[in-house]
Amino acid sequence: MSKMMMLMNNESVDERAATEEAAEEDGPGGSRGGAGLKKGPWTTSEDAILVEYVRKHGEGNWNAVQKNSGLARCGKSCRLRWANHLRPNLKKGSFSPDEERIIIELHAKIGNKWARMASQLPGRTDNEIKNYWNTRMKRRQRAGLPLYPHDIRHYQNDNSQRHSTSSSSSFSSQFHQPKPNYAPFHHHRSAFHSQPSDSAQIFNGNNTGFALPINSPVFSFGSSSSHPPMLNQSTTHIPIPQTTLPNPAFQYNAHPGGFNCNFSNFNAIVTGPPFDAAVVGIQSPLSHRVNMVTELPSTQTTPLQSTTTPASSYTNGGRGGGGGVGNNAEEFNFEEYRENSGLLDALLTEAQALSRNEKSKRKASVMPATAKSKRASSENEDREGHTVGSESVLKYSCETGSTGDENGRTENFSTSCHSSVGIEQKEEPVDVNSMDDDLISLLNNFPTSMPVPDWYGGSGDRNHCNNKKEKSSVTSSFTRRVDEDDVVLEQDSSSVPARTTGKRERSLDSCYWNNMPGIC
DNA sequence: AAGTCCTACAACCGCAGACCT
DNA sequence: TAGGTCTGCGGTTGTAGGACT
Repeated sequence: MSKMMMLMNNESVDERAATEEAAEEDGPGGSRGGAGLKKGPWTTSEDAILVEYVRKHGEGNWNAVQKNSGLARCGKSCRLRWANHLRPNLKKGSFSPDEERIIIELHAKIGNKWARMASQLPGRTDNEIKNYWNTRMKRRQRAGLPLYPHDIRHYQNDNSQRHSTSSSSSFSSQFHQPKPNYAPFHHHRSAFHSQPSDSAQIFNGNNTGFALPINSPVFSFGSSSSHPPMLNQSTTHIPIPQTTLPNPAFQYNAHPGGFNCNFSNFNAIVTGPPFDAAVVGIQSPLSHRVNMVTELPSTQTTPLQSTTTPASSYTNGGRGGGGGVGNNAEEFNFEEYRENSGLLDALLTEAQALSRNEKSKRKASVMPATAKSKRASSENEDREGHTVGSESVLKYSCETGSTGDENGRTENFSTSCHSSVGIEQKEEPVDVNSMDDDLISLLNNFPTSMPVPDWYGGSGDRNHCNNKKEKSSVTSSFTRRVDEDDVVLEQDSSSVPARTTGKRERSLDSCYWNNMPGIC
């Protein structure tokens, strides 16, 4: 509690609010909703009320806060305030380079899934990450830089297609919707823990160390610097049902380029019907890319869109047709796209139009010589700079085994492949089949639900919150099981207190006061 | 010094899924 | 099974403060 109050007192918003408190409390300054609910910045007293309420009653049932505590805030507001500001273990301050790297790479993989990203960044909130990303995106757009460092842009492209703007659930639904025999799509409930093994690196950083034991889905974020170890607190033995594909191993070693994915020892067991790539939004690599361009979320722009530099910089060649990204690691090889589909011409036109519009909007003053160019140049060596020029190559290998009858689809799966996706890939003709497999393998096995921060869940007294179902993959220990068509994790009963019944169980917001790590 | 622009942050809103009755 | 409620998520907006012109 004292920590909490200290945290609160350190928040600028509360400082600001405190000054307004007297005047605002129920006064004209505090806007109130139609139901007499207050809106706007929270005051310290409101925070205190909320903190006290949560301390007593736990998280969840946010709508009851208003009723029971007299707080004139709607449940959503309370939840938001708690999650983003009041809950323990929140990390304040700017993102570390490692965190930034994680965000970039996660975004490249899962798109605007801020909550999932947040689950990978202890102490960070989805809102924080979202704000960071949006700011970064604008900055890079302004600087004419692609959103992603070259070493991760490929999967960004491929995945971003599935990130819909209009529907927040479209992406996840593709992965979450029950698909009998497509258990790989539900690996988000896998357990994550580190486990050394031989591994191929998907993001070829300077470090690895993360591992995917055969048939053991592993998602582990190791920490080498500022990050507290994540998700390593549980060691889980996970028997993999034969109806599932194993997850790849992911481990983030908090170094630039340290996001590694182990696809080696990848023994896929496919017993289901022929894999339908469309299920996960996979199409041929070419069409996939095209779709990516056209279906990007509003806030997630492609390199084409993300640059306000002349589109021609992508089209005319600076880098000579298909010769790879060349020396400028941030450059985008449009020729590669252009060659792949006639639709790309249209995209080019669109991109150019966008570029022109953007330019006209900003007129000539967009990049005035001095300050802006200074800013722009700093962009080029901004915080992602450490990734530029690295040897990072999206690379993985997979060897899939198969059982059961497999037709064409499985044939691909059973093909041992070693792919290199990234800069180096451009130096070779793209093997469409291989790429398809690679993509499918990656996409199939990328955990679609990240584990939640370690302070969620866990053991402890049960006075607190309504725990949710196992959205969380953290906590003591789990036993993997197949629940119908989904893979879920069950906490060992020995380590988990009985749950309250009759109440919806929650996880992400669940916490134990007795089990909360210290505030950073 | 004043005005403008940009960034970071906080909060709200709408939608969708899960759960309850 | 349908409707209602609760919650989480992602998009968007508002604003304070700093940087820059």
